[in-house]
Amino acid sequence: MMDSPEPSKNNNGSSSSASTLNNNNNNDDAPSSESPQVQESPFLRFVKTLSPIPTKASHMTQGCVGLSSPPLVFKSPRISHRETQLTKRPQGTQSFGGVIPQSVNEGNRLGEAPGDSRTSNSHQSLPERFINDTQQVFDFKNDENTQYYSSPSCIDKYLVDPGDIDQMYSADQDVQQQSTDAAETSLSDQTHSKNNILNFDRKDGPGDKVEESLPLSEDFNKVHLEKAAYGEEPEKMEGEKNDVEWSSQEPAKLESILAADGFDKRYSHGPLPQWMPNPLQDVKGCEDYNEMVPTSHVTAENILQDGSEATLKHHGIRRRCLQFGEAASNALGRNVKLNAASNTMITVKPSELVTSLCPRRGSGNFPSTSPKPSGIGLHLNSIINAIPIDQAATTGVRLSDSSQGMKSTSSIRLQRMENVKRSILSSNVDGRSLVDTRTESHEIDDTVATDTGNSEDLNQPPSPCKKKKKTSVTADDNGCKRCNCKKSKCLKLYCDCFAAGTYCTDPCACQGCLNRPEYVETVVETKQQIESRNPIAFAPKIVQPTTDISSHMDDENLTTPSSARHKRGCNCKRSMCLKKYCECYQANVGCSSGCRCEGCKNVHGKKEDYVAFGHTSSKERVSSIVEEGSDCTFHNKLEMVASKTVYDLHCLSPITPSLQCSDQGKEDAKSRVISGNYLPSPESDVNMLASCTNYTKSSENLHGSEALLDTNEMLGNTPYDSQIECSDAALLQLTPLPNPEQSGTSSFSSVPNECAKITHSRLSHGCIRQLPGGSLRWRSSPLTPSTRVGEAQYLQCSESDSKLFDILENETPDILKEASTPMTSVKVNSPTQKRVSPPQSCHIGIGSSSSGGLRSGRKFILKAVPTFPSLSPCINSKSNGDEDSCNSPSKSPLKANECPQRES
DNA sequence: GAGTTTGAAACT
DNA sequence: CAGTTTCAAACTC
Repeated sequence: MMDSPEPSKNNNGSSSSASTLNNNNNNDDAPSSESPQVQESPFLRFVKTLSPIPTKASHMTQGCVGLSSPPLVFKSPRISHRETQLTKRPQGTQSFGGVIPQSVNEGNRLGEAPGDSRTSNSHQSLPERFINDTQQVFDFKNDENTQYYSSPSCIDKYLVDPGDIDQMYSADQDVQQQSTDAAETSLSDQTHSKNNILNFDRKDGPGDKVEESLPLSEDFNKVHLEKAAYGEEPEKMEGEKNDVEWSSQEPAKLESILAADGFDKRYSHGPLPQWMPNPLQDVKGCEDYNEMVPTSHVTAENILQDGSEATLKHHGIRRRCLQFGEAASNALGRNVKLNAASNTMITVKPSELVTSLCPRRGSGNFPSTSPKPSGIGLHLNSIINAIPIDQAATTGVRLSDSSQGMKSTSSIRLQRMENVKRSILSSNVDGRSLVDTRTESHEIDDTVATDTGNSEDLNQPPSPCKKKKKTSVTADDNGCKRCNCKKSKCLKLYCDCFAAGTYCTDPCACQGCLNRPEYVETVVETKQQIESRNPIAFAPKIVQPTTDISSHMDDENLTTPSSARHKRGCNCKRSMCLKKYCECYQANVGCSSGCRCEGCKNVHGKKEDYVAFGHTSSKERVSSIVEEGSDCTFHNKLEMVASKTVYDLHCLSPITPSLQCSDQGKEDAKSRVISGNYLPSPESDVNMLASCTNYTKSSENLHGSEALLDTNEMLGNTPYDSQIECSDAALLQLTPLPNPEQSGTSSFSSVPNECAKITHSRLSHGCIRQLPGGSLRWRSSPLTPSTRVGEAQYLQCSESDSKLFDILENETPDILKEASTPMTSVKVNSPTQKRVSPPQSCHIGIGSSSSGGLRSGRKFILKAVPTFPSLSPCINSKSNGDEDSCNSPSKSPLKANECPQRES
């Protein structure tokens, strides 16, 4: 309910944003000089928006405004990494004024979009979005921002997506520019897609796919969401354009969803919705966004308009939602709302989006974005379904192909999309939804019917799984899985469907299945029981600590699960992680230190390599990314930023590293992780909140102790961003900061100041970054919000690079992720951790949290440099270069420590 | 399709 | 926390 109004607001905001957009457009045009980097335009827009927007952004905005000039600041709110991403680039560009070449994207966008207004709007919307988001974030920070962040999946997705999306957009734009036709088509596609989507939603709403799976715990919510998602999906199904668009859209959708979810759930207030709209407007830049948003809105609207349809749409999603418990929970609240009111536009949940996306992908036609497992937070199930790397690549191709005009672009987009999706979807998407959609079409109907009433109502409780015994294979052609449970009644994690938070569908060959909408209560209870035992049980198993996707999207794109990791890690002894027995392998992710596998030969990445290699690679990536600039996904950016920051820090001062060092209790990390995971997990939003609160607590603890991030899992598994955010939010809340918001604002406010202190900020950033884990902690711990901000500041201040700035925004999450990933060893972090008042707020600024922490009076633990010195390969991975130049041994040591630790 | 292998989940 | 059992998927034939 809350959301529904908000969305409208958002829409309204969009209008306002439109004005901003105009400005942005202008800005964009100017900066557009650098077509290659689309970002600038957005950035400029963003900046412009900021300046004007301030009013909007309550706390944050102000800070932002102040920052506006220092665009990045807002990033601090990471919240919207996506936003930030979108905004970031623009901001970065703006902040730097014409400096940033990122404008390329802008230029592309601006110039490209025949409907410049639209595109520009969309872009502009980004800034606005950003502002809004930031505002929202800040607003909610106190309460829900944390949550917002908390929802790891959402966050991650959001974060990831944005970057990717941005990139994609940029790429798309570029392509478009290259070929006006393509651009036109794209635009038209977008518009069409939007329209189509809307139409589809209305039309297809239920689509065949819908049925597939219902969210377990969140059944209702999920259902609703799913419905919405399905509505979208069908669209794709309907037309190739749609497909293409989808590819583009999906990311946007995902983002929107994520945003919606995160925002909705957390905020439910409306900021998100705004976001959504903005993105929609921005569509061009992010076609997906536009589409996504519109779609989401549409779906909601449609729903509103057509209750039945809406329901149907909602149904569509059902299957996914593992985490989605979160989504589900969120959805539940929201969905319920929808059901009740059917009003909430918001209802579209990220999970849904994801699901929808996935399904699309999964659905043959929508290869566009195959949800690759890589996605953070994905359940293995989803992952499994997720397209194999190879497939992913192919999918990208398909998409490109399918997307006629967009071809090359589309392919790129797709890839990026996929990457994003991975990250995003990972949590939510189940391959299933995609896969099953077709087969499940009929199921969908059933579910839809049920959904309409209520998820539960589903009058047609699908007969307990139709035993379509599809051989052993769990996955359908589409890649959707079906379970074949015989004894578990599909109420245990043995059941992929259940584990994924989805209902069993017809394709399932399960026996005595109780994982049906009919048995919602049972399902929910069971879920709760399981969660009581293991809160993370339904959390995505795969997390992307750092998805480099963006930067090297083309290269690795989906294929390389590089960053993604399995939370728990595998325990393979005979399969050598070369068979699907291995969850890591199954998810197309490399093994990490968290794995206890023996003789790991995981083609996606050996555990051993992971530790040593990953970091280095990340550095390299960073460098490359930096060079690449616009394209860098924010993960990459983050990495880069982190690496750079680290380097800078090292160079500038080894200071921060100590921060990282703070070994927050693993517990903290866990809690965080959990929060992230959990939050995302299927459980209700409440849970999310609770988790957030818990996290906050943990964060508090962290403050005290600066709990260390859990090394492996935290890093790899948990969606750092979300975690971090959560923690941050928590921190904010927990922290002395008068108000989280304040903290946020303060952070921002501080940010500007910090900007002045650029060097400091850098240092701090560097410190933060240095600590891959530490950085995370930073954020997670006290700094989180501020860190982001700080990062943004840093960027701004550093001016060094708008890119950096963007990256930073992106980074924060990435950093966190990275840090987290490697972090396992992080704990190791220098024993010499000392509590140090956070470096200047500025530094901390990086970690707004720090600033916040400072404000809060928190103490940051500084690790003794000595500890860092160890340059285990791990070290290299992340901080190498920086360290090298600078002494940042601290980092390296951490890494070194990290690496070993985990495995042990 | 049946049977075996495998590793996660669940249980003790 | 470790060990064992249960379970279902993955795999082989």
